[in-house]
Amino acid sequence: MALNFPRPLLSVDVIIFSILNNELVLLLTRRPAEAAEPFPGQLCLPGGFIDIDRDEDLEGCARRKLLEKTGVATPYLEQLASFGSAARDPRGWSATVAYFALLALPSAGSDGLWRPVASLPPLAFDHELLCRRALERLRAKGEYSSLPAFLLAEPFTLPQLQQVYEIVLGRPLDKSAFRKRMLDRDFLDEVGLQPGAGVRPAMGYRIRERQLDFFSQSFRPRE
Amino acid sequence: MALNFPRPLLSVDVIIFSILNNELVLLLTRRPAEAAEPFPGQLCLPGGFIDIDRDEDLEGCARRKLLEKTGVATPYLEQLASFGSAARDPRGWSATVAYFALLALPSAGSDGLWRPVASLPPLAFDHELLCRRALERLRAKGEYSSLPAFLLAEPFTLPQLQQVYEIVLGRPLDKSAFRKRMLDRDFLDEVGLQPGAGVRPAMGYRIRERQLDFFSQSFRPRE
DNA sequence: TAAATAGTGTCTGTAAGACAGTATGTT
DNA sequence: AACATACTGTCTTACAGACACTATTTA
Repeated sequence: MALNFPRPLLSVDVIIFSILNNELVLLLTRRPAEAAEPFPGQLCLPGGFIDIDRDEDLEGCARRKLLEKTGVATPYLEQLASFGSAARDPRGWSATVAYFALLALPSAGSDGLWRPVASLPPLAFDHELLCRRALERLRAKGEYSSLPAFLLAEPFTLPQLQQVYEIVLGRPLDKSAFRKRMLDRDFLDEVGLQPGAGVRPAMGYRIRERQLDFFSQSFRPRE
Repeated sequence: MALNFPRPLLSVDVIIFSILNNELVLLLTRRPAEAAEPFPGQLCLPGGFIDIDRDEDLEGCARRKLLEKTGVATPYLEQLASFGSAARDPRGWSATVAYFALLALPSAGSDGLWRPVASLPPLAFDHELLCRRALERLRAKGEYSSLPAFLLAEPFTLPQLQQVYEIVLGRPLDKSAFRKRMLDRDFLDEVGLQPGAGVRPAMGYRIRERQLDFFSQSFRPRE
């Protein structure tokens, strides 16, 4: 089969979540202002075309864009889904592989354009859809995994972690149930009491092996 | 930004699962035999490059390939993940968007190359990896959703459904717990007793709205 | 000692697994 | 009547939610 048929455009976009001022936020950038570009000057997700010389693979490309935008090299990174159609880019048939990342903001919010997911502005291309899907996935996984822990800098305390869960899930959780759940799964390592901003110091924890943990299930597989 | 930079190849591949002779099987095809092709004559997944003139979007492309190979127009179809790297295709940087489909074999197994997932032959490209990932996803979702029901022709009985679950999950399930689980979720519609191959007829069911249902969870969201 | 936050204990409800039992068809 | 298979009931266990309680720090 000959390979000289037209090829779609292929890009990678990254939805980068973090917590800022007790809100779930994500990082946006701005499209170039030239009128020749689609959606000139509009807000969009960080991303861009695959560079077949620099990028080893899809995840490498996502990791590169993440590093360029945030300086963070090893956050939690997961492939979300791909979106491709004849219509999504005025320049022609195009597909994008969307990744989402979770990281803890160093503090001063870095220099990026962090926007609360609760009030996203209009975005270029189908990026609003990508954000929606990423948010759905994050929330879904928050229901039954330790994923939201990756939004926190280590070490963190259980009250802090619960707050992050409540921000992600959008509802209050019972303290006792939450603590039992987290500690029973045995995916956290104690690293000593944290002086704490509050009144009483709380135990600090790190994620063991920095791995994702899943909680209870359905057809409860017997040991 | 100019668009005259080299573009990766973009294809769609489909992992099509079904049940045949009480085994989980998937559909394979054969690579063209010409020596100019990569992996000539080897088994692989059905799929191919996006046709930017015929394919509206990624899912449309997957649906087209599925229809071409199986004649089935509306099975369960879900995007699995994308796989792309400089190395996976000798012809250059290439990416594929993998979908997986579940369907009931009409009966005589159609004419395709259906192979049990338990003993897959070597496949072209990274298609063995794709199959493994699809199988993982199917099994994972089988643990907490009604997904395996899409492997059965409607109407089906609960004993039949349980058997499919046991094939997918690879372990026996308790009959009483299984029935309670399925019926309590209320995603099945009774459609009358099925004469049944067995001794006693069993109630037949259809999937209500042909929708995917998820079972119990973790942070049990209160009503 | 009061206030605030960290952390625990106890009760209850839900649902799954185990498993024995009953129901209804065919031969 | 014997059988095979469909279906149900009961007991136990695990665990989440509710909520009240205790513990430990600072001011």
